[in-house]
Amino acid sequence: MKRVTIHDVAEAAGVSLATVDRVLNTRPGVRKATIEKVRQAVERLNYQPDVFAAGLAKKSAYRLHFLIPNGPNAFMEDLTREAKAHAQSMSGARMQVHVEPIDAFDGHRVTGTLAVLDKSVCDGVAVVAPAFPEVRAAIDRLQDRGVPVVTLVSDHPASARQHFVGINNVAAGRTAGRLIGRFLPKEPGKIALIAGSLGLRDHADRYKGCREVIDNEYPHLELLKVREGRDDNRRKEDLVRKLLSEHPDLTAIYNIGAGNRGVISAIHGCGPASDIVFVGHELTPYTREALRDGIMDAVIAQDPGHEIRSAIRVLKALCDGVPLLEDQERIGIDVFLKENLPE
Amino acid sequence: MKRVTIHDVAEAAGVSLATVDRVLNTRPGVRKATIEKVRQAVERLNYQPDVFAAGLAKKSAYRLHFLIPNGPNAFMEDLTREAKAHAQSMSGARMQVHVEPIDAFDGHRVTGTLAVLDKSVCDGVAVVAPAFPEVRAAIDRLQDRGVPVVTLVSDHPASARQHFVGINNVAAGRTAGRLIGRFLPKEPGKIALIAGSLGLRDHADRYKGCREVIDNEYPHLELLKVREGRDDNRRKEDLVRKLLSEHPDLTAIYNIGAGNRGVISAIHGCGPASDIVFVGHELTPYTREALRDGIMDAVIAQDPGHEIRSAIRVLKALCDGVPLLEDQERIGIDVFLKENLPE
DNA sequence: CATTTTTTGATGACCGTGCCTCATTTCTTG
DNA sequence: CAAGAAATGAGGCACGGTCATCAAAAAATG
Repeated sequence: MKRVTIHDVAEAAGVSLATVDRVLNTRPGVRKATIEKVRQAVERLNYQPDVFAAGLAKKSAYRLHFLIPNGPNAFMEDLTREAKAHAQSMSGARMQVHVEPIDAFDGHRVTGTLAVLDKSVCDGVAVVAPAFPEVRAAIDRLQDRGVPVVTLVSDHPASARQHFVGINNVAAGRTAGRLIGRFLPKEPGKIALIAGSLGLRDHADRYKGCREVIDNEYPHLELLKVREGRDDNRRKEDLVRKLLSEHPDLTAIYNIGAGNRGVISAIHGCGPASDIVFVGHELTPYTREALRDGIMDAVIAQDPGHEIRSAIRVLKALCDGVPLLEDQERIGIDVFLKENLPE
Repeated sequence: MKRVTIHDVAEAAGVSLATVDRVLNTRPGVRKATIEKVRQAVERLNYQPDVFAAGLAKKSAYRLHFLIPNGPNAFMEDLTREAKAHAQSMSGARMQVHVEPIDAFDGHRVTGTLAVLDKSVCDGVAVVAPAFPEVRAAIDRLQDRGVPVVTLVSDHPASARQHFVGINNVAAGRTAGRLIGRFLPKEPGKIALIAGSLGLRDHADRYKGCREVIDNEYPHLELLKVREGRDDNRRKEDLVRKLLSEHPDLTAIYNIGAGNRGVISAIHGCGPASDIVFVGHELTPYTREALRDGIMDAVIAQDPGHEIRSAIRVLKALCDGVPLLEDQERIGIDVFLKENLPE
């Protein structure tokens, strides 16, 4: 089975190589009728451009920048590690992936980082977007300068970003609500909610989803008002300690954001055989261990590796101007129990 | 930042291009000392071969064969569709993926299909391996002929296959057991188990996992003896109808294999507001709808797209003789509730 | 030291496409 | 119909490897 090349297409269409090239690369100076002839020949022969030859011929590389929060957050560390790993492995495929740590709590700093990016130094940007309005504006300006931007993990729906790589956090919250509702007995009970900050869009979304399910389908359960712990392990630990002593009849805890470590130690502290249902987010060494030990009952997660790969594919597609396969790029909401932990 | 080429390596190592080529492609006729010099230069410059140039230069394509059961099984149809889709999209990357439907219940036919494959027509095989001993033997012979084989979805651990692409079915069964145990109230209850056939390794594994969890952690629940329904929708429907009338106190159903459609219609038939917890496998239009409608409570699934892509990557790595990244190739056990359905 | 064998160097022909230039043909338009 | 514009053809170079061949140099051998 021989490979179909542009030569074959040219012959089949009865035109020259140059014309086929013009059509395939949408260069100007070809009559509509000729374009059609070539298109049909391509169709007829089922011509598939050879990615290797094409990649070799165009000297340009895709220069992608990934801006990911630093800070002591196991999930972000995973994300960073995955990004760096792919930077290595994709370098043979003409992909230059730069990973830049950002301070997610300093909007101006992030804005500054985005502001210096430019078509001359970078062909695409993926950013874990902090929820500041100035960041939105910086994304918009970057887009205006012709650099495609995708948001990663945390979205900025109102911005001009081309795409969001991440999960539907409302659905994730609903999933948490469902699990808690089903795991608890059909009796009155109190559920504690702990977030980093409801100012963060993803936390707010998860809260909303969880509330929907519990209120509508498990009305015997009471949602305590959300405590905000800034995703800091110590603060969260204190918070949970206080909650546990204030509400001896607490039946479930939903940790909406990061900082599971704090929650885990608080529960550890309160005795071994706790009946409390504890659901949180993201698979980290700590949440894995907590699942194994029975301290956590379920973890809702998103796969950082998938997200990085998806972001790279999407940015590449945006650079090439080809349409992307929406449903290959959908990131799943993973549910982990003790039993289905990977590895 | 310029690309490091073999020219640079040659210069840095103080040898000629030809020698670098000999070393990189492990061709004979190079002294050990020289090999070492080149290796170090590669290391020092962090040379990454350009996959595009390499792909273009070697005319050979990877010819892969995927043998997937036909028959009215929504999951296998998905798997086939994914394989065909990738056959299309990868053809520009010098991948020729042939998808051949097989009759999973006819061991001899499958054996015959494997027997005609050969290094001259195919560089790698992925097969959804039916559990017949003659199939195992055929896999071994194919391996002997130098064609790497991976098993897909359903494994043959005793065979010479190089790799298994699929989930750990014991863990999947444990996950099912856990979900059922947690979803049911802490009262005595009966759980019906329906399999295609316990002769199928994956079904037996799932059964084992489920039984472990229920027996050890939910001793108040009684597992009824497994009914085998050959993964046929009608038979399964009859089975479930009979079970429901024989055991009015049935509290849960675990469908270990395919044929969820039959189980669903049986439950539909028995009235709308059933309290029965129903857990099954694989995400199909039918199980999706059943989850939405509240007929199913959870679906345990594996992503056919991931599995196909993983199989392709693994076979390619085997052809190239490069080591594979074990943990990128691990297939997750997905848990779906109504709330976290994709799309 | 001469001879054979092993290693290394030099070179060139691809692989299929991108991209550019220059000449030639065809179409428009006054 | 002539002149100018638009469309097309012809061809070549580059990309970074793979693979093969032949000659030259170095090492091993007697």
